[in-house]
Amino acid sequence: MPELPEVETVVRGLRPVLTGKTITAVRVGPKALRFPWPESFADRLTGRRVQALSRRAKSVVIALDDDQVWLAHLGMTGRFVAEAAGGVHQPGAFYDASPRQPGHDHLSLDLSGGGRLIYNDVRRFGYMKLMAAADLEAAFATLGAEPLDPALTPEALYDLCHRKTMAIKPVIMDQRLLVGVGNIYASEALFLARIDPSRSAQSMSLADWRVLLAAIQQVLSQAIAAGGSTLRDYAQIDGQRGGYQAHFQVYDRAGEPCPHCQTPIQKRTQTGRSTFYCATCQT
DNA sequence: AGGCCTCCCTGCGCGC
DNA sequence: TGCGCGCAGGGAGGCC
Repeated sequence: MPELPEVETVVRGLRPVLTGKTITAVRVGPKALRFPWPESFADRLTGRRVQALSRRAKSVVIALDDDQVWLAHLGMTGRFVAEAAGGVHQPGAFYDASPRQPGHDHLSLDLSGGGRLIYNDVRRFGYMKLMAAADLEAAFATLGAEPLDPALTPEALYDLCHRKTMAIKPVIMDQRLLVGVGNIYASEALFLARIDPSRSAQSMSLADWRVLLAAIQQVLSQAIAAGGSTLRDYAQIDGQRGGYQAHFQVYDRAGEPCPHCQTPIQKRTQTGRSTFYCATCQT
């Protein structure tokens, strides 16, 4: 599920819950996530104080007080659920407000002050890593640019991509080139930029990249401001769900009229993922 | 090497 | 109603 805006929303929500807290107890469930749990995961977290939280690509990065870094990737269905002392749900932090299924809780942390943090993941495509802070750079070495980094230029993306025959949509979802853009925001950004998702990356001029990067940045920024997108069960919510799904122009809107020209939105498959677009507006 | 496909896992909605 | 199929926001590995 979570793309950059959702992970950013999670990090911002977790920050006040975790920062400065000591992890007093850790319970790890019997099932592995995408990868086996890190060696001695519970022991290595227990007693640690959380110093800071940040995001890199679609990963949550949690810095601990012993120069270890806990890295959490939420996969498709991973979610953190925070409970304040007394079991009251801590609102406002999470992109997926559908009722959590406790049978899919895989990790529970007790925090100083009486709070609790739970990791829940139905499909178990998420994963956790625990490493020395010094190894973080190497762990992220294959990741591409952060789309909201002010230092990122259209020229850099043009240079990386202007020989690629692959279609532009899978290119902007390739985390080795540009991070954080997933299936929803790729379709939305290409619609905003009026670029056909099937165009080859090598057909993109520098001017096209200027338009597309600006569109990606606009879509991601607005989605962060809305608290991300919440797709499932968002009718029965606690009022803290993400709100960007209401702004989707094309995603999951096949057959509905294009907001610009009224032509029905098309759906097609690219590299195994659904793409939504307007065949009239996007060229 | 680049690019595409399959698979990991569970749940849900749809059509028959 | 019940069942089987396809599909779901990610990404690694393998194949051509």
